[in-house]
Formats: sequence, C-alpha cells, structure tokens
Amino acid sequence: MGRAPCCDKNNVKRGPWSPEEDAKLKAYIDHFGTGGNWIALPQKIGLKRCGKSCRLRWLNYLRPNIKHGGFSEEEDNIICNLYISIGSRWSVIAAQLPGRTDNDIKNYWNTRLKKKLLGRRKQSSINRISSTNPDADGVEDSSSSQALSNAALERLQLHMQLQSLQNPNSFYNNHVLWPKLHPFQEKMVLQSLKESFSPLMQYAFPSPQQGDEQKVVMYGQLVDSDTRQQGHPKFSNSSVVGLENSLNGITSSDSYIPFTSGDHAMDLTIVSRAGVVEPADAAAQPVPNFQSELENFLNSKTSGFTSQEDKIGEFGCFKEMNRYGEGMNWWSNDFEIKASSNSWDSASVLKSEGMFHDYELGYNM
DNA sequence: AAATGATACAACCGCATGCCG
DNA sequence: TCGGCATGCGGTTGTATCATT
Repeated sequence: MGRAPCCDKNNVKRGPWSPEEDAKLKAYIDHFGTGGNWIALPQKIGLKRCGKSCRLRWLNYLRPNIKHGGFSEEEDNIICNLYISIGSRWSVIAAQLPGRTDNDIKNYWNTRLKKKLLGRRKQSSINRISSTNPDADGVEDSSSSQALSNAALERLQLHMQLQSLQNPNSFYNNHVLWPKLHPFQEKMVLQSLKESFSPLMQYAFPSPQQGDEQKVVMYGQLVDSDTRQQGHPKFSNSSVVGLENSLNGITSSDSYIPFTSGDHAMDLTIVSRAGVVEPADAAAQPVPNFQSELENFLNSKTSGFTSQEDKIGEFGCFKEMNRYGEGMNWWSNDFEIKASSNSWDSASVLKSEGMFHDYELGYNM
C-alpha cells in the first residue's frame, strides 16, 4: 500500500509554468498571501496545478528578491565551505545566502561547482601520475587510488575529531543534527567518534608486510594541561623538544602523553593511530569493497581530499577564504614531528588562532 | 546544416517532519 | 498518545539550450 498522492495527477498540469500561470499565482499571493494552505490554493485561483508545484514555483522563482545565476566568488566559497562542513543540507546553506534558493544552490553545486573542483582534482591526479610514470595514460592505478583515499580518510577523520573536540556541542557531537547519511558514511562517522583509535585508520594506511619495519603513526592534539578548558597551548621549539623526549617512554597503548614544556604541563591526546600491525596480523586485509566504498563516498560526498598540494590546488576557491577570515589550513604530511596551524571551522564558530595544534607523530618502534 | 552530446536549470517525486485535532 | 494532513527537504528526472563534430 503506497502513500496516498497529494493530488489527482490526472487533473493537474505538469511541466514548465506559463507566464499566465505565473502571473495568476503571483498576483494572488501578493494580495492574499498563501493562506497557509498550499493544497487548497490552486483551486482558489483556478490553476490546474498541484499545491506542491505552486509552492515550489513561488519559493524558487516568483518570490521577491530571488537571485538567479551569477554566483559570486564569495558565494562559491560559502557554498563549498558549508557543503564540506554539513553536507547537502541545501536549505541550511541557502539560509546563509540571501536571495538564493536551496534548489538553485543545489543545481549550481551539482552542475558547476562540483565539476569545477572535481575537474581540478582529476587533472592534478593525472599530472601527478604522469610526472611519476611517463608511461601512464591518465588512468589511476590502484596504488595511487589508494593513496588518494588514504589521505582523504585521514583528513576527513581528523577534521571530524577536531571539530568535536573544539566544540562539544558541535555538529559532529550532536547526532540529531546529522544529515541523512549513506550507511557507509554513518558507519565511518560513528566509528570515528566512538573509538579513540579508530579501526578505520587501519585501512587508511598501507598494511605493513611481515618483516617490514613497524612504524606507528599517531594523530593527536596538544593541549595545555593547565588551561585544558580553554585550550590555549603555546608552542615553541622547546615544546617540540619536550614532546620528542616524552616519546621515548611511549607505549602502543598510551592514549595520551603528558610532557612538559618549560613550566607548562602539556598533554598529547592521541586521537587515532595507524599502521600498528603485529606480525601475525600482517596478512590482514581491508574489508572487501572498502576501497570502492570509500571512493564512491568521497566522490559523491565531496570533491575528495588528496595531497596537501592538491588540496591547495584543487580548492582554489578556498585559497580565497583567508580574505574573508576563513582560514583553511590542512594538516601537513611532510614532517615527522611538526606542529601545523589550526584547522578550519567552516561555520566560523571558532576562529581563535592557535587554539588547537595537531601533531602527526611518526616513529619507529 | 544536421546530428549528437553536454550542460544548465526547472520541476517532480517521495520520504521526513511538524502541527493539530 | 496517536493518526492524518500539510509542508519542508533533498535526490532525481525532464527538457531546453548550447557546443561540438
């Protein structure tokens, strides 16, 4: 038993609206308003249209102060920023862009903005492959594809974790606010938030083979113990030295590492780690189809995150963020122990520079 | 000039949600 | 509290227009 139709489809006109229909609808609403009942409205004014169709036409086209086309660079930035932050919640995004409708933004994203970004990503991937393999014909091989996903998952997870740590009431900590997720997305997000050492990370890095030198890569945040509530760590070279010294006693089960920097007590909270594989587990393989699932997810969800270079290159619009005070610096990959600048928060909830510092720690066991 | 493909955008569909009796 | 209904929302489809061959 299906859902009852909202109107008699045989007796309503469908397809593009004529100027006469537009005029009728606009004149009525200008005069009387919608009356709070879209279903009854078309009958009142003699339109052979479904109430939903009238509502959509009014909201997306006839309503005053509607802007069509001609998205500015600043609007592009806002859309990109919000999309990556909250996903395809077009109505929320539209609320930030006066005069724009959710439908308009959705169409703009799907037809132009996404392609613009994806196009750059594809091209940069091709360039990278070509530069490393002169024989490559532009088709990504499995290793480069995996590398792409690895970086993507890493940044996605770190972004989520950082957001949740920055703001306990953030979107990522409030499941009620979550958009409808692809089961795979949901699985990934839930695991990321539930587990301090997300098992997903084991898929995000190449599995060491038996006999390989074991390397632990951990991702963490440094927080000043004394001001944990406010979280205003100050870092200097001595901080990093202190951290390095603290690493000498680290074990694979540590979840956070206390160390001192001058007269400051600091904690390194490990938010994830990867690459720890006991010899007996060396043959363990990622779950079947994980790679393709991730690829699909990333391709549909965002334009994908590749290397730092790509990030900057592909998201050209993001480079402009700084002009609007929306810094977007991603985690650097090219260090063993290195402090990077703060993350970005698309909602501009937290902009305090240096509030959190992320560390990637790589060391041999 | 015609055929074909690509693109942009308006409109539709159906599920989720909130309101109200 | 529950069920019915209207509305909101996001994904998808249809179609007009433009570009390319």
